[in-house]
Amino acid sequence: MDPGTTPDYDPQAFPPFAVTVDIVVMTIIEDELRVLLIRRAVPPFRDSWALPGGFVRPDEDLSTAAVRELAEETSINQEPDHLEQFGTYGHPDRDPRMRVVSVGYWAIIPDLPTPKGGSDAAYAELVPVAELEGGRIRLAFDHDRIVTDAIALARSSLENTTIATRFCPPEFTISDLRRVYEAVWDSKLDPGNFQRKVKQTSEFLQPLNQTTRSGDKGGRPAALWVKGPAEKLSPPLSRPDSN
Amino acid sequence: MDPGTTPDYDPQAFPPFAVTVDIVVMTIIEDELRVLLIRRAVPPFRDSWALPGGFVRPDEDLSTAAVRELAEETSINQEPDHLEQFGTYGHPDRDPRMRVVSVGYWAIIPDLPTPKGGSDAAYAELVPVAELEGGRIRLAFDHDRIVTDAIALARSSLENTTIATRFCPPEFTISDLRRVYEAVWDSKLDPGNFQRKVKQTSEFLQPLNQTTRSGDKGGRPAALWVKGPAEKLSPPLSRPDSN
DNA sequence: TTTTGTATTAGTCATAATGACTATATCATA
DNA sequence: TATGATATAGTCATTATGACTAATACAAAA
Repeated sequence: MDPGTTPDYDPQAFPPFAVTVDIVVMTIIEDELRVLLIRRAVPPFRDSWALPGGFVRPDEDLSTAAVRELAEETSINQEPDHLEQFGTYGHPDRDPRMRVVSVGYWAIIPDLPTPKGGSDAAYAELVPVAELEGGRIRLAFDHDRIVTDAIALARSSLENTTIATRFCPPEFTISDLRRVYEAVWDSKLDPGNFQRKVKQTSEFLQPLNQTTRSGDKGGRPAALWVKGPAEKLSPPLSRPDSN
Repeated sequence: MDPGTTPDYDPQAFPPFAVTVDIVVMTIIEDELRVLLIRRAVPPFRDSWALPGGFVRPDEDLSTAAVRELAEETSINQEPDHLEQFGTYGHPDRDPRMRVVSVGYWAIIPDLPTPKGGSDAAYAELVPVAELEGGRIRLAFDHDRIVTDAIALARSSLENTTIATRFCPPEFTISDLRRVYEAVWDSKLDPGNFQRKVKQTSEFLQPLNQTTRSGDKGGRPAALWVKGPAEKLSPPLSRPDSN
């Protein structure tokens, strides 16, 4: 930004923009990666699905606006475990009413309370990303593009960071973590190799010295772990096919 | 973005923001990574160094504004080889005069013509990033933070993508490419291992079947290469120490 | 109680990639 | 012709990986 570089420019005469935030909230339900969408109540794109979001207030930081809008529009009272800015969208025609620049945030919520739509939103729902990627659900404005970018970031982040733990509750098994990878990447991973990899990456996981009871279908009880301090994975946990 | 979700909201009554772009232009001169800065001619931060940038026009896309401002403020007539959005900065106090949201772009220029400052800018100069990281040069507004983020992105991108070729002229040697890595990462790389790595990554480089003459200090002539179609490096070219 | 099924966890093995290092090739220049 | 410099090829031990087998520990069925 650099208003004021030109000496004879009136700093008050800037072209006014609306600035908004849009939040792509991801969670995993039934081993499926899902995104939180709301049903629009007013034109344009009335009755279409759209991302939760809204205007940034005059004295509010961008990330603060994202947290606030999330709470207002979706009755999510818990703070997201992860909130990361990933892109800004400002094409002149992206909103038919006026010039709007929107900042996209990626949020992860480990175990989402049943969303019902807050005061602002008519209706909120967790939609499987497969519905969006298959083209069976189309979103308002340029939100398809925004979600596509967020999904790409999520898939890439799982390769290079330990962010996958944010999808899990505080205590989890290595198989829980593997199912996060499988849901986000939409591919199966070898359980043994996955276990070896996350264990040899120091600080990724910390042992709890407890085990779960067996699951519904039996099986050996699994050890419980908590997230470790490591943020980066190097070498990365490479995604099948993606080479 | 979602103005209009709330039924009784007046879509014209949005809080007005100024939207700007700031461009972090990187190039390598004398085996040093450098960033293009301009000297501010007016308050606030008069005579301080700042990033080139300016207001987005009412009917202009964000990336278009970045290219335009770059040309206007720095007399760079060539299009940058790479222009990538990397972050948006919107803290309420980041500009003392008004509420400004700025979108940061990372640009790479392989061989920069001598910058002199265009009509808008008093003075433009290519400053070594070591001067900024050492704290010997401080920038106006929150531009230190913006440059720091851009440098982090550049260092990370060299690990995982083939973007380093954008710092090179169309035809280059593997040692030229290695010196790009050494300049951006500020660390020495083994010439033999580097050569093996970039050669075995298919599509990274394409051979030209020509050689250069020896350099100033003699040495065996090097083969010439051009950038290949590959964009991603997997496995990555891992950075020393950074583990 | 024994068997079966299932998931977790450990281990094997061939292959690939890496870091550190040595050797050779090919030029300019002393 | 010798020397210095750089590019390029090759060696070798170590580590990481993918594919696979085996052992472990539970629930539930027989």
